Amino acid sequence: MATIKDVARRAGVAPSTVSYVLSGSRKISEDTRLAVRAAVEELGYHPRASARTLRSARSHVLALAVPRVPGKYRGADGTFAIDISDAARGHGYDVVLITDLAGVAAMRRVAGSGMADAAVLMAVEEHDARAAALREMGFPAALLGRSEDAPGLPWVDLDWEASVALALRETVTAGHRRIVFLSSAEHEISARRGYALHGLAGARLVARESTADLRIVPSSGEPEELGRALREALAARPAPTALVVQHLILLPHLLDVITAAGLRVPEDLAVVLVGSFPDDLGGRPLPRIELPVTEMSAAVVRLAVGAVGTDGSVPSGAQPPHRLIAPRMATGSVIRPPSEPSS
Amino acid sequence: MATIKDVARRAGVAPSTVSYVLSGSRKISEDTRLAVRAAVEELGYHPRASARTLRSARSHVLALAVPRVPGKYRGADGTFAIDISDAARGHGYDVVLITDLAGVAAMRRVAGSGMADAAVLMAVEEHDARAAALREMGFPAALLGRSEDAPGLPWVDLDWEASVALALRETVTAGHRRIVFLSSAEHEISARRGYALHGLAGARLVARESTADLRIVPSSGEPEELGRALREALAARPAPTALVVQHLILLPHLLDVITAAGLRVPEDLAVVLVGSFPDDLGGRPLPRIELPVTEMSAAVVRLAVGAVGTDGSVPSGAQPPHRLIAPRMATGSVIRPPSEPSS
DNA sequence: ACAGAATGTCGAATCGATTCGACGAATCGA
DNA sequence: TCGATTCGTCGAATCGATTCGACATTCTGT
Repeated sequence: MATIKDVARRAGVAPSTVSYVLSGSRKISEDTRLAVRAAVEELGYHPRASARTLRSARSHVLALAVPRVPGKYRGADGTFAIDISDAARGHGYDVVLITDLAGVAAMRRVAGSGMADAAVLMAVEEHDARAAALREMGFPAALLGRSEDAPGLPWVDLDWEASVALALRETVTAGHRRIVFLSSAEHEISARRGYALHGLAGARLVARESTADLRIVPSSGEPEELGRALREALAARPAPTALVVQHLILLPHLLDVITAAGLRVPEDLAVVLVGSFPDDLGGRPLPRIELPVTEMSAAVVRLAVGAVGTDGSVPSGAQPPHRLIAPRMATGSVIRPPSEPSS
Repeated sequence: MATIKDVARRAGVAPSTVSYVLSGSRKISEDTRLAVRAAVEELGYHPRASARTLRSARSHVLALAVPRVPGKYRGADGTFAIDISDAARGHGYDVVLITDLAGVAAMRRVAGSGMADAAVLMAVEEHDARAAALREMGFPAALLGRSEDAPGLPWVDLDWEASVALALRETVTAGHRRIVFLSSAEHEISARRGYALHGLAGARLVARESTADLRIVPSSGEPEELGRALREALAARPAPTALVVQHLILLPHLLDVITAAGLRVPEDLAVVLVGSFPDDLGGRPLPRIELPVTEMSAAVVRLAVGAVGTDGSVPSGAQPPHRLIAPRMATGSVIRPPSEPSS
């Protein structure tokens, strides 16, 4: 494996000169530059990451803390991980996965060992011990999702309140008058997950401002329980004509229940998804508010990279940098009006 | 940030002694050991990963090359990534994500920079340029999936031939006489993806040995095309009573087509999945051959870690270490017999 | 009591790249 | 032509942990 010394010897210059050619941080004559570049090429030289990191105190690595609900796995998480890695590469960073169930200990290890320059936390909860630990250690971090418990840390989030509100308003605009909103799972609400709370707030907002009959159903994480709740909501008379869903984990099961109830989608019941992404249903074209994974990933990486070299905090009282992303209906989303006039 | 010198000073010993206490590679007296441990504790000392790596030429990092079919994303991939990371931590390794679309260049970067000790390649294809490049560079690697193109590299794979054969045999045993097998997508077969080819071989095997009427339908990657093929297969008379599916990406769409054809699952049509995992359908209990993600991840990590420090190859002619995992039906899988006697 | 072995700790070299101050040569103005 | 710049390159220190050989001590057996 070639080192900078080998390159220097081959090019007939000092190692420091090679370094300057590669970093461009000092003026080097054209001749020397070419000789060095040729030597680099011939030897297939790559700087050793560890030596570079040791000297410069920059690893050019981001630690990505992946959410771990034991036994559960959200399909979107993998997509986020990939998009975050892509975005990081665009800034010259690599991404190391942190999957330890003991989140705080893992954060300490990351910060202490200097294996990463900053952390990105996915699926942040309200009382997020990891975020708190990072803050306390002064380690740079950016959050995917808001944490009211870690003020001072930069964050990115979809505007879930606006998302649910938009989905409901569009549904009303399409002519629906009796609408069921299936919120996030109850345990997510009681855990005070940001997306669950803000989504609920959006639904309440529309319930107040609109004349349509909007029923909010908190959904369970259990398939049977969810089915029961949905059956009950659909059995109301006059029957609801539209269903807006923020709870996506059990979506296939949900559609089964609808089918079993003898309803066709979208002829008998319009279904609108909030925070979905294209592959969720094998390409089945349901109208939806997209989860802008790529945009969120790019934003959170930008914040994390921007925090590198700082102590990760912000003058108390000041707002940390953040990005609240406005919702958009996915292209091609059309909400079918109710079959029979509903008034 | 505390260094080994700070610890040494605080404990009143030399830095080397601290190192020996931490690594346990030399005998140290009880008194000294305790003093050092106390100093480590008080200072919250963590060894700097870069310094350790520079000196020892071991990064304790595995590079995980994630499959990138532009625009597509398989839900299982994220689960693999997490399980691989967990398994790696069990061996004292971290995992860095390599998501670059230009796979070979990324492998060169990984090998050249010494940022990882070994690579794990997911979704290996027959002519896998990444695997070939790693072999050529003598960089240790392990493959998830077989590559006939990279002999000498250790690999792990589910025995897809046995998996499909098992699913079909169980279906026959349950009493079905007219069975449709939906293979992997045609483009996967023509790309000579291992799982596609081996699955097909398993189907052909059962077709030869069994008296049941088995129809093999190569499935498209396009929802419409897939729907057409399935509709046609189901329209055969006498009608098939069971469907065995290896192609899982468009599964929800598939079930839609079945429902649209007026068939109920499993009353009218038994559906058996091959290479699925529990969350694929939001908990809908279909009989299936599980994709043993955790087992495969543990195995591939073991192989990768075992290859660290070697030149990644094997005496030519000799078999590289590998693991072909036998299929199992998921617990609770029951294949419903056909409603009307089929003979 | 003393040679020799065993035990525990230390000092120094090393891994490979970065970066600062210094130094020789070329260039400039008067 | 000479002193002052400017330009390009070099040498050496440095980042922090590991590890080898050496050096005191203490222990063992006679």
